[in-house]
Amino acid sequence: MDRPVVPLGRPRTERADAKRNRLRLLAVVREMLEECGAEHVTMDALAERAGLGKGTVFRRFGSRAGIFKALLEEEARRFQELVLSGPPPLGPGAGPAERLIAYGRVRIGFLTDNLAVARAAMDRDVAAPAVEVDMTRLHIRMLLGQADLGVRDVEGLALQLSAALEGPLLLYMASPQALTDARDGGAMRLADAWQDLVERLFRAGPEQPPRGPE
Amino acid sequence: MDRPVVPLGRPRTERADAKRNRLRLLAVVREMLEECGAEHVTMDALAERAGLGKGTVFRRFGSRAGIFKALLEEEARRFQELVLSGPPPLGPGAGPAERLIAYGRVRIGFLTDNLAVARAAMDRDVAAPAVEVDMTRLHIRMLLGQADLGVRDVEGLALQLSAALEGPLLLYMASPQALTDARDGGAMRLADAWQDLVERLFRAGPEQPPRGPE
DNA sequence: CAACTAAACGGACTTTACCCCGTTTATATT
DNA sequence: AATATAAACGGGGTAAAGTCCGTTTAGTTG
Repeated sequence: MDRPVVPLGRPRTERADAKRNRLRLLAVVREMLEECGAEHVTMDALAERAGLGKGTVFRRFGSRAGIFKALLEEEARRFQELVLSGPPPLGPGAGPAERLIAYGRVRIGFLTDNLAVARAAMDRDVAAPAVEVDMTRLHIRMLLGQADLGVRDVEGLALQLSAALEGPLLLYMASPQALTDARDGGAMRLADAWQDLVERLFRAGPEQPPRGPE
Repeated sequence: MDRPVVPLGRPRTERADAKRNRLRLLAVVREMLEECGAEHVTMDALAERAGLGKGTVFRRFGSRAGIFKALLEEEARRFQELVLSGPPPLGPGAGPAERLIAYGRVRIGFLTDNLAVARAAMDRDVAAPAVEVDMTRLHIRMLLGQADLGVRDVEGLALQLSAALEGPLLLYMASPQALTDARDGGAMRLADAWQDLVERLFRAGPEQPPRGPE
């Protein structure tokens, strides 16, 4: 009678065939991604090429966007490991300011490197960034806690900062030309702007930096 | 021989029937928008209810998102008039700082008021914000020019500021819960954050505020 | 007013994401 | 090993966006 206490939620163990098919689908989608672009990956073709039914594909990933989200999350797991236990300045060992700057820099690099996949992951499901923003917010909050700035509302400040990082990044992903300087065609230096923001925040000391929510 | 010098671009004059149908479609879509939500407006239903063919709908607006974009632009025209010649602090008459703050506040209000339509306008065409961002950037640049801060790179600063305004706003529209405080469920005060940013910029004086692109 | 032309129109057709549900299968239990 | 069952599977079906191209029509010119 050692039933799990929690009856809700999906089954804890993934069936062997389900796992095999999930990995197979991810592998095939990566193949197709290289051959043609993300926009030419259709679910029919994916299913056929993986030797599976369409129904299986959707049961696994819920939607077309879901597949690309899964692809992205695989990468994101690696990123998160680096953040939590990799070498400084991204990982532990550096000061909070350096780690904040490094976090933004690497996250921006990560998403711009995977621009096509990230865009496909948003398709028809613009709510996608929610979970990623939350990851960013939690990490920022942790670092702010360590920094011990004299800020009353750490939670609120973390939210502000994550919006300042993820917002322009989302805008850039949505339409890179929107953040392109008309004069020289150079893309805005998101990472530099982020670094500057963090440095000013830490320089300012215990007054009131980016205002927290009321 | 008074041919227009520019042979490119679409014909300058809209045919009478085309105009009639365009207005009719916009009216019908507004109706349907109230009855059911934006997500239940289908192009087939729209065409039928307007007594027109589907081809006509797409010829006019290019895509489903295009219709909602047109709807939004109609409102945006009114907004722009207020900006250019309305009463202060949004319109001329107030100082650059007040006008910048007012601009952000009203733009945020405008988009959150029309959240459903704005989301529909992004569907399948996340590049939508590009044109709006450009409007924001130009206006900010104009006000910065008047302010005569001691900034070397006004163009770059304007780009940074428009990203700081439009980025988080886009993020909020994409997934409001991403910018929601987990403790009290209150949405982040975008407008307050914007006001704070502008005030700090003007307080800082002629040193180096939000860094411009290299 | 008649001929002409470029634009607008209509609606069948195609494509593709996503749903449904009868069938199969992995896994736990005895 | 036999049984039970919850999960996974398959692929035909549906809905809705977007395309194509033959037909109609507004506006222009002589």
